[in-house]
Amino acid sequence: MAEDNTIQISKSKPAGGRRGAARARLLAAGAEMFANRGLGNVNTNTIARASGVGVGTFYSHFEDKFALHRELVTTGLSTLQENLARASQNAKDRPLEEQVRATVEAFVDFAEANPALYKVVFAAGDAGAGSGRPALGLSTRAMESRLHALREAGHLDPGLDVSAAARFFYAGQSQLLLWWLDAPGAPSREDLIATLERLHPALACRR
Amino acid sequence: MAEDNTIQISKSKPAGGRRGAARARLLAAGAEMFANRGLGNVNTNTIARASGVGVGTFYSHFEDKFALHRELVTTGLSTLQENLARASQNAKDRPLEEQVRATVEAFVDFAEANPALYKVVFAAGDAGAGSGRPALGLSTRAMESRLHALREAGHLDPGLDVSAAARFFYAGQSQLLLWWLDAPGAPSREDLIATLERLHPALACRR
Amino acid sequence: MAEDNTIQISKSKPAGGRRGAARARLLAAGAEMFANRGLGNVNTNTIARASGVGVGTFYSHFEDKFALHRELVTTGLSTLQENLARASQNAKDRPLEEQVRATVEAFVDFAEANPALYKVVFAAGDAGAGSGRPALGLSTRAMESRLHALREAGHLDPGLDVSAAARFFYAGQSQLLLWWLDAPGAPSREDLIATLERLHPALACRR
Amino acid sequence: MAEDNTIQISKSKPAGGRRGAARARLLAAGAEMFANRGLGNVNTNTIARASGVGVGTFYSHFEDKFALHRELVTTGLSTLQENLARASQNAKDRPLEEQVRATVEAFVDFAEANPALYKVVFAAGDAGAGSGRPALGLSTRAMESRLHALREAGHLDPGLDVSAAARFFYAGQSQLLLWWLDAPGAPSREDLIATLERLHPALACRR
DNA sequence: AATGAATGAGATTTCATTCAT
DNA sequence: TATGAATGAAATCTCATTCAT
Repeated sequence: MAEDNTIQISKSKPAGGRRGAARARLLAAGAEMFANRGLGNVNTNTIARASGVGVGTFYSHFEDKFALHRELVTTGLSTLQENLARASQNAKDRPLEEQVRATVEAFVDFAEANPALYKVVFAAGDAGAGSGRPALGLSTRAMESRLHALREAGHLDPGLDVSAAARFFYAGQSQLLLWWLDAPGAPSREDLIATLERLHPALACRR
Repeated sequence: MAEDNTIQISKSKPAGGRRGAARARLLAAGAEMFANRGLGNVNTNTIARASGVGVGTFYSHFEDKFALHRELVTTGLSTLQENLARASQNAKDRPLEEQVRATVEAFVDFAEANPALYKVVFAAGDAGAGSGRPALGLSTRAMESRLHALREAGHLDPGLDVSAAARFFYAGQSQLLLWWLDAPGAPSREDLIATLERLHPALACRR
Repeated sequence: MAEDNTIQISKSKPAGGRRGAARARLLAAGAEMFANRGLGNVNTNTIARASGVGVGTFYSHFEDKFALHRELVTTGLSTLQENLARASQNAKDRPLEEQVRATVEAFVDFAEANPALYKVVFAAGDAGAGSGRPALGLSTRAMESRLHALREAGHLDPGLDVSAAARFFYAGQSQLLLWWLDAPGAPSREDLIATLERLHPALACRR
Repeated sequence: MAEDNTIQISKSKPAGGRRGAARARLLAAGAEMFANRGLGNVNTNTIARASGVGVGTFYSHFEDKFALHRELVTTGLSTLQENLARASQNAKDRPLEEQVRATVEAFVDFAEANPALYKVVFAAGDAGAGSGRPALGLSTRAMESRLHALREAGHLDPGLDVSAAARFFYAGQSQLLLWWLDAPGAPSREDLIATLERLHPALACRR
């Protein structure tokens, strides 16, 4: 079901010799450290040391730690977005339940395939509401249009605000997985997916 | 509907003379600044100045900025928790739909009554997944037991994992409100509440 | 042998009502804290609290912590000086050995009678060589003149520099006692006195 | 008589390129300032500026000013200890008087060769009697065993406590030199040495 | 007179960033 | 190009001292 989920953190520069390797190591170390300690508790020198390169090398690859962080988030987000789109596309002729399940599974796959990157992407970070840096997030576009289509077809409860429902679901899903990744006695993957599927707005019962 | 929602940030020490006033000003300024800029982009000097007190005064009230932040989160969380409990209690003899609506309304009321404090409480902060500070959060206890009760009564879809569903809903609801508080063209309060109500796990349709 | 050795830290103001009591408490607490932590690791607020008075009260009695410290050192030193003079005077008609023993005993008595004050007086403190505050110390005047008298009488080794010998003895004696006050398995008081007596310059053998 | 007395403050890291140089400058400036003003009246910024390096550089070499101070004391003490041991060794076949003179000379040589370091080592510092930092000091081990040997041979006054006598002498000697280094009209080096020699416990007359 | 909250100057310490090697 | 020592701006924090109550 889950296709190949190995995530290449950076797709842009497909690794030259040493230079590419250093960059990859920086991204990997950064993901690990941001995931464990949070953006504010990690510093460039530490990332460099953990990557086995000099501080100067860090700066030859990234403008600062925020650039590295942004790269991780952007890459993670677009990979995830693509995975969701692909899953959706593959299931587009199957019944609604299965379409929903396919995207939920793609989401869970992504989180399991690279937990560190997942945490970096979804730990809301220090970007307080208006910290300048615009909080990147999963686009709700695709889901909104799906819900709109259902509404047109009369299959969606008219009391639902499409935009709010989409945001609600993505937020709930991503935070739930954040908990799940670290929770020891958490539900099984199967139960988790079943729960998310049932709570998906597209399957909310009409009233 | 919404009872008195004025939130006293600190209930513990109900403001003695000057000392209590200074503390209250620090908490208020802290809430405002953390909400707007995030924990990592605020410093003690700035909070002190914004509160109209000296730096030293800051430190005579709080160990450091994290202590002030923690106090805000703790207070906010427990106030919210109480409000939810009260709403639940008041509605306990009405139909399920109305019970759900009551708690959702209490939640929204809280967010509207003091948006800054709300943002501080629910902006995930810099506490990377495992940064020591254990990502305080709303207790899902109450909601889980409500769902359990419904399950016993055969009114809950058996495919739902109670614990996951509760977390999912609280996460979705709190993040959605975070967006809603700042979004210009967002749905009306009524639509927002209607949507959250319909997506509440207790009302998920049985299948 | 040892007469009454209770030391009144401050002789100047013989305690009025509350005011005198507060002053006495400040001096006592200061002695204790300076002795245990050193001048640089004690602050006025702490002394005040330990004395059971307000910070403001501290400043109504002493200009700053150095003034309190100075008062302790001055008082301790002059009390000691007097004790030595009295012991010397009382023994002035006895043989040299007994005269020496009498002053050594007076010295040890002083240290034992109020160890905290003793430590404050003789812990060289933070007054690095040229820290402004002139390192107060025991006057060697009396001892120097005694040694001079011995020399005149031909009873002192001519190779001894009187001034250096006096300083040497007082330094050795005071530091040795500092160690002795805290050393668990240290020599008995008797052995200590016997040793100091034998090492006194006045009894150095002529060569 | 005095061999080469140039003291390298730090023997451990014999100065790599820039890094070693900065470290050496910090140690030298630190010694000078601690000697003149005392540990409590010197701050890291000042040491850095006096060394011609940035504040940050200070902290990249030493944890704090106490670490720099500790390094000075430790190095000074062990250098002195070695000098004393060497002097003792070289004189071991000569008469007792000459052995004593040799170690006294080594001690004085050390003080004269680097007065600043000497003052740092022997200025009792701010370490109040029990301030945690265990007041490093010259080991009396060597001297105690020499005195023990003399006692076995019946050449030492049995009334002397060996341990007390050793401490007494080192304390007296070191404090006397502290005074001598700065005293303008002090005795000549020769007289000083002669005096210390005569007051050495090993030469105390038997009674 | 006594109190202790408030103050802010100054010391400590961190860390992003530069730049000589 | 890679390195890591050096840097200093900026943040944290302490504590002697003041002053309204």
